[in-house]
Amino acid sequence: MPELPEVETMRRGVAVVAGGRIASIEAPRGRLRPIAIEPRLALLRRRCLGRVIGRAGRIGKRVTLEVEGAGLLIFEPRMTGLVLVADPPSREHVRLRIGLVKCPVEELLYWDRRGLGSVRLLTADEVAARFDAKLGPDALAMTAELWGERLGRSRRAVKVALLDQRAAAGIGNLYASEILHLAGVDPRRTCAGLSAKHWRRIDQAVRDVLSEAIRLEGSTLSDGAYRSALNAAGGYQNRHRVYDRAGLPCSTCGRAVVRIVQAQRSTFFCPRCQR
DNA sequence: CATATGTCCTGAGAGC
DNA sequence: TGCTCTCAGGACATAT
Repeated sequence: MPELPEVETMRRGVAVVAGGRIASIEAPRGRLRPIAIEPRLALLRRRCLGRVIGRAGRIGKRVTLEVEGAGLLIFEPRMTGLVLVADPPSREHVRLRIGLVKCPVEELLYWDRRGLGSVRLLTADEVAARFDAKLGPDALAMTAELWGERLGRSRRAVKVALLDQRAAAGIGNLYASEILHLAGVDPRRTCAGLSAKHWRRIDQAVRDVLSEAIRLEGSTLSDGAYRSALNAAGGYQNRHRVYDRAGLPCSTCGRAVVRIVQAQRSTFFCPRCQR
């Protein structure tokens, strides 16, 4: 489940392709349902072949690569997607191969086990229409005041609201639980019931949790789905305070971590430390 | 407008 | 052992 830290780690790893030239694009076909690729392969090739790759960026939970003169190539991993410049975890789940020349790596791969992700080449106008207008500020660029402005009147549970990419971009199910534990806020509380002091704690926890997770190159869960662009496991899973730890002792107080379901997603929290 | 729910997909793991 | 079933959750479409 690549969230901001995992996507940022992939972005950093894939940045080595900057300056390289696109020599080929292939979408291997097999027994799996094809992922969304836009525009269709023939047109994607026509626009990209021979083009030089520019800087690697990130829009929320998406990795972006400038393709000079063509637009922005956007990798959206959703649940199990990976942007790789190394051998993939399996051959059959490679969804797109981009051959490169004049580049430290020969190939850039998009790998996706479940195939819910996508690869799109968009113009600047399309990017503005699809993302700039619809996503909130990057989670790392938020402030306590912005949290209050954007969510302070919402009647949703704060954990559910943190997942709303229109409020702030980059937080997913795993880090929402981690952030609220560090902030000491009960995930079931409604946003409208939180004070400025709560938003300050949440705001600080967002930066603390996400920056530490980036430093440790993300979380690789027991399914092993997430890997960095170099196909390395992350390290933050060893630091999880509550996520996937139901029944285990809270690292702060020792009481058992509880799992509940909110908006059809798992939430983990400590009933003693989070109020 | 805000909020809630259903859908897509594959593979791991549980239960029998 | 091998089958069936449930579950994981990102973003988006549709419903309330």
